[in-house]
Amino acid sequence: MFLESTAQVERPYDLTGDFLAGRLRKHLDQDELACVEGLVAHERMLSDQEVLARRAERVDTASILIEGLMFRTIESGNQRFIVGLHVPGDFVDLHGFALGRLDHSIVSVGTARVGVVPHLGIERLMQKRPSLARILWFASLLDAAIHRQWIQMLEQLDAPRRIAHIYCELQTRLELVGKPSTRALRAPFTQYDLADMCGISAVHANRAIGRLRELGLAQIRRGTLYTSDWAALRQYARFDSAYLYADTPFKLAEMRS
Amino acid sequence: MFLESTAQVERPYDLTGDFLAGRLRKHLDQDELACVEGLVAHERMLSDQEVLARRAERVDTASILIEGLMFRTIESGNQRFIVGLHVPGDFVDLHGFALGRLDHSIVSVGTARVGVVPHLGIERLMQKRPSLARILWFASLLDAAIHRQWIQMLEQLDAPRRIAHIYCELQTRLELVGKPSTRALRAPFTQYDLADMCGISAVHANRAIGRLRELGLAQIRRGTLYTSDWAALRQYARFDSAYLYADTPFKLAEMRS
DNA sequence: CATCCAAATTAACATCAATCAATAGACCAT
DNA sequence: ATGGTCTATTGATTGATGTTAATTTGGATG
Repeated sequence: MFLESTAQVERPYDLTGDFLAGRLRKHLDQDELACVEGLVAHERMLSDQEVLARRAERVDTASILIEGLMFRTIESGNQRFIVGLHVPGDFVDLHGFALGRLDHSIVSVGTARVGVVPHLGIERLMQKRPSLARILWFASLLDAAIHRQWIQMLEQLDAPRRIAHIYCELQTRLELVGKPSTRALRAPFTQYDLADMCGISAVHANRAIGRLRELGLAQIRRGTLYTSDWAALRQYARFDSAYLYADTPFKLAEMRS
Repeated sequence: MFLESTAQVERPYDLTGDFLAGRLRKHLDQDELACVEGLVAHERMLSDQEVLARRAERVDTASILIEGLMFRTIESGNQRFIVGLHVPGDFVDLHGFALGRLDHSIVSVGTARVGVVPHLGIERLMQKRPSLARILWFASLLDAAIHRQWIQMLEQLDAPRRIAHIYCELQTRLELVGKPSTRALRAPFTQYDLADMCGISAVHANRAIGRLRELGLAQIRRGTLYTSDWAALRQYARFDSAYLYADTPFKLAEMRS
């Protein structure tokens, strides 16, 4: 069985050393990369479930996730809804810069480390280097594409497939920022977290996880998913990574000319 | 009863005369507005259900919706999923400019009119006026915020509330581009369209519509919603327009300085 | 080791929604 | 008007999911 080996995957993903701008960094030249990294005023550690920025709050800094995972959440009544998930390299609250306030909260899942970027610094750098504005725009467009896929997932898939889809997306996004593909995927979600991402009850999330186990597709235990066959899991979840634009050079080269 | 008067609302919304840049136009000065309007190479009429741009297609023009409504759709298997809705003034396929190809299709709902904008023109104008890049970025961020609200709607609401929410959002977005608030809202959706937006079956959409009628909240017939009490409908759908950032000046003034 | 607590699991029952099938209504082309 | 087609409506049945409650498990702590 592939269940025995838990220990070797407990290391959180991080982009330290080459850590900023995530997906986009391969499209930045040395100078641009230095500029973006220079924006970070300081780093901040977050413990589990810590709120980095709260919905409706006016903000004057943005943050880049460096290590760990974060949720975008909306509270309504006494319920919490998770509307997005972020991996290292993602700008987690960039919309606060342009829109002035947040339409949702940003919360850590497990411990996380972020780079704090004052809006003023972004502002200055955008004046100096207009190409940076495009980079930020691309990042926002990618977020939107991921949101659309979540919408389709919620419209199309039943509970077990939604859960499978979330893990497939996470795995792929982590690969895109350097995580090697392994049979185990560490992601410190509780079943309540999964339920809130899928729009189902926690009890049903539990049943859905049981279903994935039953089908031999994946085992999810204590914050880690184990699978011996990612391809089968992706097929089951009808996961197609096209929406992540992994192959796309974002026209940066042409644009810069 | 408020049901008798169908005829007076059949006029489609349009922004002709002051037609471009939609939500953002109030934040543009005369010169900028002229620049954006100057981007439109020509107009194009679309009949019902016409595909303006197809998923996975490489594109070299973008389009601004001038009159009518459009869907963002994803086909999967032989099913169609609607992941977004657009009103006049919206850039419907702007992401194609930056990302090179589309992750979904753009389809008219009823007849529509769009302004076609060559990517090359956007490119040139962005070089000349960096402030335009921000305007396009803001538009993308608004789209993302709307996507997130759809995600929450799908996670939180049952079928009748989802349908109510969609109409509330549509009404509010149309108000933001100049439509007066009336008891009747013309929107040429079939019950299949509503089903595909809500992630439910057409039969169930029909029952959900029946439920809204039963509750005295709204009547939906032949492409028009009638309600005598928008506030009640909004409350039922738990609709809160904050995510549309109607009050937000987008920091354009400060940024331009 | 004993205790505690959050998370996970299971069962029973109620509700929501999908599917299949049949019918009725509206609109269109001839 | 006639027939055809798309849309809307309704009923019956099955499956998916929510709710509540009780129980178990695993990990943390003293």
